[in-house]
Formats: sequence, C-alpha cells, structure tokens
Amino acid sequence: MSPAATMTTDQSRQAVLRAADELFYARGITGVVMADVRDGSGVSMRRLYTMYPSKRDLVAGWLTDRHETWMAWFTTSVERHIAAGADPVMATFDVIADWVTAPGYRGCAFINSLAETNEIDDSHLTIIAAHKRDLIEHLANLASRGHPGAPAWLPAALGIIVDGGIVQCAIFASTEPLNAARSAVRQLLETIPT
Amino acid sequence: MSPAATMTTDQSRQAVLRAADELFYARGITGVVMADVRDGSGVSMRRLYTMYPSKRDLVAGWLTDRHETWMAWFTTSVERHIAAGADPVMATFDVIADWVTAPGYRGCAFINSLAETNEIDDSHLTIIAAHKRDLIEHLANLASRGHPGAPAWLPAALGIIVDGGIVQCAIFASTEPLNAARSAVRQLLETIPT
DNA sequence: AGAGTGTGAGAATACACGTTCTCAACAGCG
DNA sequence: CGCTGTTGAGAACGTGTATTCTCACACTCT
Repeated sequence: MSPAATMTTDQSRQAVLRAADELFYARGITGVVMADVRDGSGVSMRRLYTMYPSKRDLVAGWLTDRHETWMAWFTTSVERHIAAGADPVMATFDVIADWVTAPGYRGCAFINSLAETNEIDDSHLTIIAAHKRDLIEHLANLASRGHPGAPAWLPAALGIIVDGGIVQCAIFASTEPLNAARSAVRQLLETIPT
Repeated sequence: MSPAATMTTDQSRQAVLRAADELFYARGITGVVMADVRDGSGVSMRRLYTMYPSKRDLVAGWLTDRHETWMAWFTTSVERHIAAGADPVMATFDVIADWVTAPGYRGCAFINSLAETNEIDDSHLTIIAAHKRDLIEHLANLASRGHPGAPAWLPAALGIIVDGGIVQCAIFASTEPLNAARSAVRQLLETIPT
C-alpha cells in the first residue's frame, strides 16, 4: 500500500538479482555472504529477507533469473552471428567464444553451482537441469534450421560439446579448447546429408 | 624415532587421504570440515595438522592423490575393455559409463573443485589443469593406437566430449548423455582414413 | 497534530568451523 | 623408577555468517 522508502519492491528485486548475479557468479555461492548482497544491492537486510526468506531462496531466484537472462543473451547473440552469415550451429561456438573471452568469465554458473553441494538442494537441481534441457532444445532448433537431415542425437551431442568446451575454457583459462570443438562439430556437420 | 601410537605416519597419511577422498568427493570441499576428516580417518587433529598444516594443503594433497588414483583406474579400465575387443577410443566411453552408474557418482572431482572458488587457490588450479592435460594426453595415445590417421584436434575434442558427458550425466543423473557422446565420436572416427 | 504502520541501518544471536592449546597417558632412556 | 619428549583426545579460541531483533524515523490516515 505504501510507496516504500527509496525503491519500489520491483526495483529492489531487480537490484538484488543484479548484485546476486555479479557476486554469485564471480565468487561462487559459498563465497558470498548475505551482507555482500545487501551492500551490492543497496537493499536493507529486512527487505532482502522479506523478498527471499533464506539464502537458499535467493539462490533459487538467482538461478531462475540467470537462466532467463542467459538464454535471452545467447539466442539473440546467435541470431546476430547467423544474420552476419554464420551457419546456425557454428554460430553457437562464435557466441561461446565471445563469452569465454569476456572479462570475468568463470565457466557455466549452473555447472558451478551444481558442484557446491553444500548450498544446493533438489529445487536448485531442477532449475539447473531445466536450463540444460532448454539449451539443448535451442540447439536442436538451430540444427534443424541449418541441417535438416541431422541425426536425432546431434542436439544432445552439441550440448555435450558446448558444456565440455565451456568447462575446459575455464580450466585452461583459454579459448584454445573451442578450436577443437569447432573442428569436431564441423566434421560432424559435413557428414550430414543436406 | 618413536614407533608412534597406533599408526605409522604413512598409514596415517593413507587413512587421511582415503577419508578426504570419500568426503570431499561426496560433499564438496566446503561441505567437509576438518573434524569430519579426523573422524573419518581416525587420525588426531594434531597429527592431521602436522601432516597438512592447513585445509588448503589437505585439499592440494587430496587433488594430487586423486589425480594419480583416478588416472590409474581409468587407464587400467580402458585396457580391460580394449582387451575385450573394444576400439581404443570407444573404450573410453565404456569406462565413463561404468563410472557414471557406480553409486555415489557426482561428476568430476576436479571440475567440481574448480567451482568452489572460495576454497581453491592457484596451486590447486595447477593440479586441476594438469589432470585434464594428462587425460587428454592419454586420449591422444588411445586415438593414435586405434586411428593413426586422426587429425591433430581429435584428442582435444575427445577431452571436451568426455568432460561434457561427465558433467551432463551428473546434471541429469543419467547415462543418457553418453549415448549421444558415443554416437558423435563414432561418427567422427568413421570419417578418419585408417 | 497524533496514532499506527512499515522501513532502513545495523546490532544481537546462535551456531559453525579452521586452527591452536591443554592435559593426561605413554614410550624411551638414565 | 623418575625424567623428558611425543601423542591422542578433544576443549578452547577467534572469526565468520545466516537470520532475527531493536529502535528511531518517515509516511499515511484521521
């Protein structure tokens, strides 16, 4: 009923999600304390806990938000590369390359979160799995656009190659692994009857 | 000089590493407290801290040990499948499938550890990267044995597919992703001039 | 203006955890 | 036997952290 002090509830939620994303991605879930989120968002503890009754809830909200944000970024970036003449499937790796070379790259937030067993429960796992499922589904769309005759296993294989590439780029702190990924995918696509 | 109370230093070290492996892999680094390692190994705090002056040191010792143990397990398992008639490269995925279906599977300890930014420092990162490098090197050996004409990027690509498969099997709690991985690798191998 | 409600700022609470310290038992040695 | 040095068992310490609580203020409504 009341217009709140300095931010609307919605503004607060956005500020919290923005801070949470920056912090959780950069430092991992365990590496972030609630006070960091408060300081990073400018939202008081009280409000923070009113919106997200516990850190687990905040993590769930973050994962959900990150899924949407990341997928939106990914799909539009891929379309941009396609519009510039790239093959729909190969464009995926151009986008991943952009991501990997961006400052602050630390691998896939969902894969990383999964590893923090201590902070993750089943509801988080569901979000993580859904993210990967959506990604693979999108890869299937891209594959069907550029390579209608592709075998049924191709999207899943692309998903695996994408995740493997993302992980190895983080481990080696290099985009080098993406070259091998690209070569392999090119090879796979070449053998598909167009 | 003195014969120690109940265990030799070496027995203690083995007990600690065994407990550390079980605990760290199952619960993640953050999910394990030093008292857990003490209780799991039967080694006193004092001895534990004499052998490993800090948790970071213990983690480094664990990673090093796990690298050796895992690689030994992996190579012998692959050879067993090869002896049973499998293709050297495809045998890799048979072994991964065995691993994924074993109870307590939780993905790759090294990939998981990397995600726990809070507990990992550069010395750990070095061990993790070395593990992946060794794995890829081993994959290169296997590839050269079965497919001498393979392109230079194949080992790196196999490493990516292996890691992607390991990760997705953990996310989906299923061996299903390995089927796509196998199909893709079979496809890649087929186009290689033998 | 005054009562009531919701809020920010941050202190207080309760517990968890890495690391160190105490104390008693015990082995080797004179 | 006593003396000395080492060890196990676990308490103690200091810090960190999720969550709750206090208190004073600002705003709404009458």
